[in-house]
Amino acid sequence: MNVRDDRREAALERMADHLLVQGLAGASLRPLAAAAGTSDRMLLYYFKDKDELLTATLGRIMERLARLLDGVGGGAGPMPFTALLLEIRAVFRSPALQPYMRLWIELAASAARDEAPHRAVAGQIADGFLAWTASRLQVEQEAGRIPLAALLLATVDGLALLDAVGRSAIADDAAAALPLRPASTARRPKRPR
Amino acid sequence: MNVRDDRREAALERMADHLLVQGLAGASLRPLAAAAGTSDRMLLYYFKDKDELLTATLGRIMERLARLLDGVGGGAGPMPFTALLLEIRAVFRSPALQPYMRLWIELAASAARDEAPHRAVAGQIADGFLAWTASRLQVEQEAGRIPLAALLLATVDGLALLDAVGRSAIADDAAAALPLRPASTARRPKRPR
DNA sequence: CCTCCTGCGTAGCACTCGCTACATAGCATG
DNA sequence: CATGCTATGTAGCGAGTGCTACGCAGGAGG
Repeated sequence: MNVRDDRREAALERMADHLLVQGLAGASLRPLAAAAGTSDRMLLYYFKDKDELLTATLGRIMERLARLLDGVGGGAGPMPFTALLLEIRAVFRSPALQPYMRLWIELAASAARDEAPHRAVAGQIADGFLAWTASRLQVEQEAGRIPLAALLLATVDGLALLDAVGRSAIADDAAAALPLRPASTARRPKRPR
Repeated sequence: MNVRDDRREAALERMADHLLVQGLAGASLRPLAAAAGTSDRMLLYYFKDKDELLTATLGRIMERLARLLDGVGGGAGPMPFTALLLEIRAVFRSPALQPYMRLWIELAASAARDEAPHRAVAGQIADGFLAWTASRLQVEQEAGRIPLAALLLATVDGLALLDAVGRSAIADDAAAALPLRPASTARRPKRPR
């Protein structure tokens, strides 16, 4: 009965592996089918569309990432801004998590242009990251938690982007300039123009 | 004699326009040729390769960006970290400069995977950004100029990435959390201040 | 006048893309 | 046994990809 669902499930796992290694460039039907040990014909039998297929596969990857992140800084409890940031950066530079970061950047680039499904998925990922970051962050006033987590997220992403273009040296410099603790946010100055 | 070079030059300009609008996805020969008012055949006559063509076009785009940035914060002299960051972010969100940011992210994503020519070009762009940022930054100790500029660059990129995935709200939150002035960098062991 | 190089158009190759039409083998149910 | 559904293979379409082969016009040099 669920012969079909079982096979679909198996294909999903293998395709997630494949996407993580090959990136969105390897996301055409025939290579994906080869990686899943089936044919493009069958993929479109399991999924109605390439879009549906891709969304499902990216969703699977998100689940994996969430599970992996659960193990990070788990015992340590909440950490202050800079310490948490450096830890996250270190984690995402490890071979196990690097593919996720690369895929995330690819997804962001593609989200900046087309509409579905990348934009939606990418947005969800950002939200997930933010929530996860906020939950690990040690903060003085609770009101500043989300903004501070957002800043942390942005900074991590920026560092990853510099890594991606082969300028880890710049990223390291940037990490060295991190404030030991982020000034309390208060209100922001108006910009000149 | 320069008939060829003139035409090549003209094609370069038109292709730069095209790339900025369409992104790397529009970077195949026939669309580029159409944008340049010629044929793919001719593009490969002007340039030996698609790689050479792309590198040249991206180079042209970099020159344009550099010229555009010269006009930014020109009269204002050096600015402190947060003010400069907010100004740069505002500038890159303007319609005129947004395409550059999007292309930059696309370039970074592609650089994270393939080798030439994107990786090389993307690296140069990062270096250029860093130098430009450093030149506008007002710092307390000269030694901290490069690291602080690097941090600013990373943060701007991170904010842009969040914008790209349609999470400008998160980016705005992050901007609100920026320290009014960045703690002096020093070394990182204990907590000063 | 004849030849040769420059500039360029036409056609095409061999490939990949997402997707579909068609056929079929096996099994379940009437 | 007949019917019909499930699962899957084969083949192909129409569009796009980078790139090349070939040939033709026209002007420059002999």
